[in-house]
Amino acid sequence: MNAQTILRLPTDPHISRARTTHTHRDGHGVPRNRLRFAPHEHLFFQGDPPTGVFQVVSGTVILYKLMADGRRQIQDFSSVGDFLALTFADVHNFSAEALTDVEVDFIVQASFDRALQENAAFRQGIFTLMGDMLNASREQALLLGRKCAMERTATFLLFLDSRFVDPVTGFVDIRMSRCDMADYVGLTLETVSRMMNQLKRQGIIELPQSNRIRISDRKRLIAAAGEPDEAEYASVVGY
Amino acid sequence: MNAQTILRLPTDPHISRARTTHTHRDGHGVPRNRLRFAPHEHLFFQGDPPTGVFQVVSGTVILYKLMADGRRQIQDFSSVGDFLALTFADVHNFSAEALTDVEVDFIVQASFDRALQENAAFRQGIFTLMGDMLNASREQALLLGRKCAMERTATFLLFLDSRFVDPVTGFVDIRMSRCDMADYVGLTLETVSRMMNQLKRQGIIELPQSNRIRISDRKRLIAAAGEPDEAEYASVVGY
DNA sequence: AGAACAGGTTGATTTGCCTCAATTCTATCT
DNA sequence: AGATAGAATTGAGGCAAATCAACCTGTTCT
Repeated sequence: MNAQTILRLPTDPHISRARTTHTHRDGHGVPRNRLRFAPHEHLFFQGDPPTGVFQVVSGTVILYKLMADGRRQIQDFSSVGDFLALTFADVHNFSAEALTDVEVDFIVQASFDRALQENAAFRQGIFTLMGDMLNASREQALLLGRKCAMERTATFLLFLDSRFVDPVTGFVDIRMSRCDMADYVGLTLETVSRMMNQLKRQGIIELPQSNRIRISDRKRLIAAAGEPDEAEYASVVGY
Repeated sequence: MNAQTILRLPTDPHISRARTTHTHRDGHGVPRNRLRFAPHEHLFFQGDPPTGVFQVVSGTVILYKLMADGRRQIQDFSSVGDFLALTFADVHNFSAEALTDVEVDFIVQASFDRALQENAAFRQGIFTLMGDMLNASREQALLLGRKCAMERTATFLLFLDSRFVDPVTGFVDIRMSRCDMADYVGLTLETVSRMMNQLKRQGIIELPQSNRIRISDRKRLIAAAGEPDEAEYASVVGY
């Protein structure tokens, strides 16, 4: 990771500039506070004690861990519907930062715990979500542990496409820097840039601007990702 | 990964040689079948449809994913008390193989689901376990994405120590090959061997036999793992 | 318009880990 | 004890990705 990231220790005080827009109850009667965060604001930091749970309403949040010397590993991108901070530990062990403008609902821990006890459907949803997060994390471990630079990059582009593609144009607006991408796939930003431009030169993706891509040859991109074939890939990503 | 692993496709038939020793009910009245597996037998394969849940009674099980060309990423080691195959998907997306002699209790899916619905304490335990698995997987992602060979190896030895140390002798019997270790930390077996022997030469660990270690200088091992200090490390591993 | 800046791309060089190969160690079998 | 086999260690060389550095592009500010 990278010079521009300010090293932040768990004990630093921090002032959340989140703005509460309104308070309401969801379909299960659980009270929620709608909050807004601007890009680069933190929902919470590694080391903070958890006070409740967030559900993303719009925008995307990155979850990451930092090493003492500033190396960063991004662990997940949370977007609409995802829950954050589902922890039973006494401190958060990763940080959550708004990548874009973000709206989230905050549910205080006691309300969340009550809903989990009393509402079977809610509970089932949380279980499924935790299972999905675990799968995603283990898929990332395979990528980080055993894939080469091109495979990592291609896999990541398929991931972006599956989650953020505009269904009418087929384009993905990449709302993150090369550095963010690199910190997810465990490479440097230069290597990510090289791999993307190589895919462009090979006619596998279109890259009209640096943060806008479209997959023009999905089969070859899947092959470049190290997946045996499309059917197999679909089962991995789950679409 | 490595020549000696036989590539196994999800569709291959397989005969489980597991032996049922007896059937009983646990404290919650959930029916369980006690099964035994010998080293290298599989509890299930990636691609199999899940039929229930396993809880490890003794021994250790490795969870891993395989790529089409045989590259392997080990994702977790399950030992006493751990649950396996907690999935809501229609197929397993990793394989589970006995590393040692293993005893597990098998709980059919319907019984498990019922216990989850009806028993709050059981449910809480499962939630906590899923949270722990997610934390472990994300910690592994940091290791794989951002740590160098020595840091990975040192981190792994600390992990082994925290889970498998003999409290009286202080030794850890490593019940896996260098290849298994390498496939967990995303290196080759040769690199793992080099790093371990380097730690031995530096007097940080004792290595009287290739599969038996003791940490003789924990502070330096923690430093080699890239953790800022012991307190921080303890909070990461959770002891 | 020009300056300043941030992000992205591209090139040259270095390096850490992998690969391939040889040797040693340990356990098992006869 | 000697033979054999599997695993671990050690060494030499190669290569993929990191590092370091220059340049380009687009945007904001004056």
